[in-house]
Amino acid sequence: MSDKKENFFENVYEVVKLIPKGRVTSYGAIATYLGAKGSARMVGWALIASQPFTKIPAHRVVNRVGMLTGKQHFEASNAMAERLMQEGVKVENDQVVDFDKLFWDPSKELL
DNA sequence: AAACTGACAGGAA
DNA sequence: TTTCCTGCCAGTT
Repeated sequence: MSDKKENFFENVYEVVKLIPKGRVTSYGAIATYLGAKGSARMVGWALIASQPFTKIPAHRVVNRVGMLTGKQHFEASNAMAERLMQEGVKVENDQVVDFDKLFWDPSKELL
């Protein structure tokens, strides 16, 4: 990370921070929104770096299937699911229920 | 400096 | 329809 090029990361943080409570989104959606379609992995990487920055609700970001794949990188493995449930998002077996219903597309919702 | 890995996603078999 | 394989970009070893 260092400096420069953080632009992409900052963009990710900004979008993630804009995610409405009780709502979730996918890495690809953010990546695409940032114009980095296909680089969903980078979004995940950015979120890891966002861990220290608790200001970012990374728990609202899951993969395409709505699975909490990154819970392992959280403070606690269950912190992610716990927070989501706390916000009203039903999570079962590390998987978001009604993901398509809670899905928040920045390209459409945010616009 | 090169190669592998990684919180994913999408196309091909 | 399900499963496998490749692609993206950066960081780590």
